[in-house]
Amino acid sequence: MIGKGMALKHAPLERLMHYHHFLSGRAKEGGSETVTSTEVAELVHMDDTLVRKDLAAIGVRGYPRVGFRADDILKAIRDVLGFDHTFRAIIIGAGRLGTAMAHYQGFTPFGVEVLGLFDSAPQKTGLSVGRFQVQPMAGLPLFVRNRGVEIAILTVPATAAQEVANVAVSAGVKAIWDFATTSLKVPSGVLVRHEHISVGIAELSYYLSHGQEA
Amino acid sequence: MIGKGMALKHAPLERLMHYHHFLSGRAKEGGSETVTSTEVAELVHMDDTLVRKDLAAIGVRGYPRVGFRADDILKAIRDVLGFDHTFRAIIIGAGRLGTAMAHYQGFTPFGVEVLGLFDSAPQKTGLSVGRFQVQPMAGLPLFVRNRGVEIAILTVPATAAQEVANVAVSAGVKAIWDFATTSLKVPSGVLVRHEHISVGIAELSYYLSHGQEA
DNA sequence: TAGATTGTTAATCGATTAACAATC
DNA sequence: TAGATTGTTAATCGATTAACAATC
Repeated sequence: MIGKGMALKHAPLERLMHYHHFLSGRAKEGGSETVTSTEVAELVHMDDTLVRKDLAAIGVRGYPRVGFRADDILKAIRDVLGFDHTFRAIIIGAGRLGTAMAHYQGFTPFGVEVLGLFDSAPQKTGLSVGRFQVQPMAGLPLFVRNRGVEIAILTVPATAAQEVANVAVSAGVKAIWDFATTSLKVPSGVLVRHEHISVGIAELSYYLSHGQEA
Repeated sequence: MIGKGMALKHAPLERLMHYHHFLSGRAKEGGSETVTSTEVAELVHMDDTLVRKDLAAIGVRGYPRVGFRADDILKAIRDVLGFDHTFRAIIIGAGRLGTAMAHYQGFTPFGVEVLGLFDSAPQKTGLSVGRFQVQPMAGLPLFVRNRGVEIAILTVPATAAQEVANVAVSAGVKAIWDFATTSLKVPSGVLVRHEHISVGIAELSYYLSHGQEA
């Protein structure tokens, strides 16, 4: 059972997302309303006991001889991960990646709502990017406070990342999603999630160097 | 010691990248030529024994009372991960994300060289994107074979991902770096690395829902 | 009921940490 | 030499898997 302060680690969290992805796909296709742990396990290439453990951990109960209701699983995952809350976000950095993010439609199903796009370059202020107009950094603190922004998505160059993060944090942002290749220093209580593209490169490169015979 | 078929798991690989990142940063700043395992450990918030284990595993030897030569570590990591080979890649999907990728400068230090950009939309053929001209999918198989392309970077919509992956694989690509939210089916022997943005969202959302008191 | 599947306890496995001898 | 740091063996910890009783 998940208590308030309970810490779901990265790996189980990733598994839950995996279950969620497959089950919501299945639901769309009008599959059966119940699944067994074995079915889920096969879907995601895992042991069925681990599936049951994960589901037990988030409070889903199954029915012997029947399995689990797919809806129960989806609901429990959405509850635990907070997808039915709405969290407000801003994107900082209106470069190519920031622009791609500003157009991305995939946040809303997970309850993340992007409210604004900021950039430090004066010549970008006012430009239209998707449904946003680029705002200057000077307006950020007020915007964050007034709109209750909790997440800053950083798509700035590595050299600017720390400075921008500082501004965002002192404005009251609670989590930073960093796409730059740096390590940010933030006060405790602020989450930094690093999207380290270089780890992806490393994995590909390592596999191509050694892994192919495996 | 790392043998030919040795399988470095995801976690150690991520740690090696972490060491690499810090040590190459340190080198640029003209820091000391040696580091102790304790220093590295502090840098990346880990136990010093684990650092020594990781380094031993990739064949780096240290000097009692002195530490490790930073260069030795960097070289060993680059060797093991294959950064000094050159792997040829193409980007498939010239949308906003593909465009951002096409402009990205960060691949070369890790030995990944992007050679071309492809898109299935006829009206995009010939467009200039950074140093590339968008090529039609029809030309992909020949291009992959002639240029020895090993990596396909997929920045296409989820609905197109499987089909595009099939084309790339049958053309001879050995690894797929997938930025779409799907699960690809590929023949064994082909690596798929998924860059699942939704796991990032999940982590942020989970933390904002529960984690803050921790 | 018999049988399939859950839920849970016990066993295993692997990864991390602690302890300490070897080394320079 | 004394002392700092490596390298490695042993202990611990946590996560995964196996076994099986409980349930419908």
